[in-house]
Amino acid sequence: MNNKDYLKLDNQLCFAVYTCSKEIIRLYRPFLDKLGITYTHYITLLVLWETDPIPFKKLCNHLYLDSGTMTPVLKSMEKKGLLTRSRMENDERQISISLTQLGRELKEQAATIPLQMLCRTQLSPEEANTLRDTLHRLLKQLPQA
Amino acid sequence: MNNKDYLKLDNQLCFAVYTCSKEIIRLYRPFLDKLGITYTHYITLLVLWETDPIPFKKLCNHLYLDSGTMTPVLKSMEKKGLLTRSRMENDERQISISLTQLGRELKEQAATIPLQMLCRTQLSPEEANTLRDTLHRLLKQLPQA
DNA sequence: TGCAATTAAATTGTAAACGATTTAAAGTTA
DNA sequence: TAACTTTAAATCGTTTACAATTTAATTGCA
Repeated sequence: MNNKDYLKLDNQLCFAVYTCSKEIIRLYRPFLDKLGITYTHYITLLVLWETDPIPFKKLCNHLYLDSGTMTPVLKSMEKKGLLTRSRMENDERQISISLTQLGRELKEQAATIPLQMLCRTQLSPEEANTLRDTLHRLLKQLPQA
Repeated sequence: MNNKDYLKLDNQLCFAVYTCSKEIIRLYRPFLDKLGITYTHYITLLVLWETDPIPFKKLCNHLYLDSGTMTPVLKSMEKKGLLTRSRMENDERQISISLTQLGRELKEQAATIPLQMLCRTQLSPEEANTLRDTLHRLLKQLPQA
């Protein structure tokens, strides 16, 4: 690559990732609107559908989001009746997040979303898996600090 | 893939893209802090360093950002003295964006960022290019609506 | 035990990000 | 030419996102 091309927008890996992220999340909207939730709510529920209850900090780590982001998100989800937040008995600093019945029931309605979204990416399941694995590998090898 | 695995967080392509995007942008911070700009300012400058002046709408299209996002971004960059915004003579609805001398000069200071960032991804140039091209292809084939 | 250090979540301030609406200019047509 | 439509950017409201700080609980240790 020519030296002067390094600053071209279309050569930036980050911009490609960043734009794909936003555009894919935009495609979730019609599906998530039906459930009355946002993408952030959705990924929060994905974690909780796997692990319920879960400590606040663990949830944040899974989602790569910090307390400044998650505290208001979880409060709004609590307000919607999707989950409850409670202090842990053995350590009053920690918060435990649990799904409500409503939060658990949403899982059924969400069950068809992943395949419909895969369809919208126009990728074969194999291509999607390969790309996802590449990104996971990249994520792992990024410097933490 | 087992049917019940579709809703697992780690199987979601979107979440992998979304998380990579945020983590890579976080790695830009030390570099951009030195220039006193944000990542959004940076990609705006990347476009302007290639095309100057440029119509507002064209800039938005390049960046996949809408007027609601870009109007305040460009106003803040104007305030910093990086660019100027002016109505077009032949069509008073349109805004033309031009770099200032300061905005042009930043390009030199930014010249080393892309290679330093590539280094931080721990990817070979070939791997990075392949991944970027895959994402561009995906972006192109996503439904517009 | 008592106090410093650490840890966890909340809070604060700033900057995106985007859908929906508004305002104003330009184009279209009856 | 006047009314309607379209287009462009700005504005508004809501939700993320994160760095930095604060508050409160716990842990370590002198």
